[in-house]
Amino acid sequence: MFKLSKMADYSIVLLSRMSKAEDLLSTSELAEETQLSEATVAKIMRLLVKAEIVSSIRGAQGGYRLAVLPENLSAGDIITAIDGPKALTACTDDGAGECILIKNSAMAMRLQKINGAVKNALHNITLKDLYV
Amino acid sequence: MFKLSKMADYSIVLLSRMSKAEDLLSTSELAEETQLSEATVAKIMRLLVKAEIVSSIRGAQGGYRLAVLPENLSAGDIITAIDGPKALTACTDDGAGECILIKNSAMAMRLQKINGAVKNALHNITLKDLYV
DNA sequence: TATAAATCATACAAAATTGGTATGGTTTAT
DNA sequence: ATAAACCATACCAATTTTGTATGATTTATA
Repeated sequence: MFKLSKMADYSIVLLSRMSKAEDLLSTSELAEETQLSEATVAKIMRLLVKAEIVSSIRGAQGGYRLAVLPENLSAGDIITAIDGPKALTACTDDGAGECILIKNSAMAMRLQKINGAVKNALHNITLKDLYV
Repeated sequence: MFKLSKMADYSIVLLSRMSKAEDLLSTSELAEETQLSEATVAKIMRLLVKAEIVSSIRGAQGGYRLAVLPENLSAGDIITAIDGPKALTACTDDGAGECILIKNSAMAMRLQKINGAVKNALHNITLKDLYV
C-alpha cells in the first residue's frame, strides 16, 4: 500500500524549508521553525545526510544545507532515504522465507510491474514541484 | 511509503487464481490451492465482496467468482479494497488534529501530487497485466 | 425438514512496524 | 577550554498489521 509515513512527510517540510535558505541551518533552528522536536529533526537529518541529500558541517556554527538542487531531488529519493529501500517494493524475496506463495511463480515478476510503476511515478516528482 | 501489504499481496494471488476459474470457488478450495489458511482467505474475500470485486453465493455449493473482468480491475482498486482508501494517501487531514504542520500551508496541495501520481500509476495496471 | 456446506460479522491477540525520545560521544569555532 | 553543534546507538511507547477464533445466517440436498 502507499501511505506517506509521518517521517517522510516531516522530511519534505524540512527540505522545503532548507531549499529557501542560503546558509546553514542547525537542528535547533529547523526544529523551531517547523514545530518539530529537536530529537525528531536530528533523526531525520541524519538519514538525509547518509543519503547525501543534505551535507552537514560539524562543530559550532555548523548545520545542514541541501546537497542537491530541488529540481534534481525526487520524492522517491526522499522516501527511500527516510523509510529505506524496501519502502518502495512489493513482496520482496529477502531469502528469509518470505513470499512463499509467489516464489517460483510468474507472479513475482508481475509484481515488479507495480513497483516499477510506483517508483517511476515518484521519481518524476521533484522537491521543486512540492514547494514552489 | 509504498510497500505492498501481505494481505494485498495475497489478494492478488487469490484473484489471479479466480480469473482462471469458470465456476464458483469456495474458501476451502482457495485456501488449499494457495496454501493460505481458511481464516485468512475468508477475511480477504469478505473485503473483496464488500468492494464488489467478487460476488458471492451463500449456502451449500456456494462460493466466489470474479465480478469484474481482469482487464477492468486495477491494482489500485485491489489495494484500496484490502488496505482501505487511506492506504493510498499522503498525510490526510481527517479533522482529528493530524498533519498540523501541513495544514494551512500550500504544502497540503502539493502533497496531493504525490498521491495523484501513485494512484494514477496503480490504476493503469490491471489484474490481467499481473497474471497473464 | 434436518443436515451439512458455505458465507457473514465481529472481536481479539500476537507480531511487526513506526514514532518519538534519551544518552553519550565527537568535532570545531571562538 | 568551552560551548555549539553534529553523530551513533539504543530503547520504549504507540500504532498498525497479521492472523485466528467464535458464532450467526443462508441455502442446496438428501
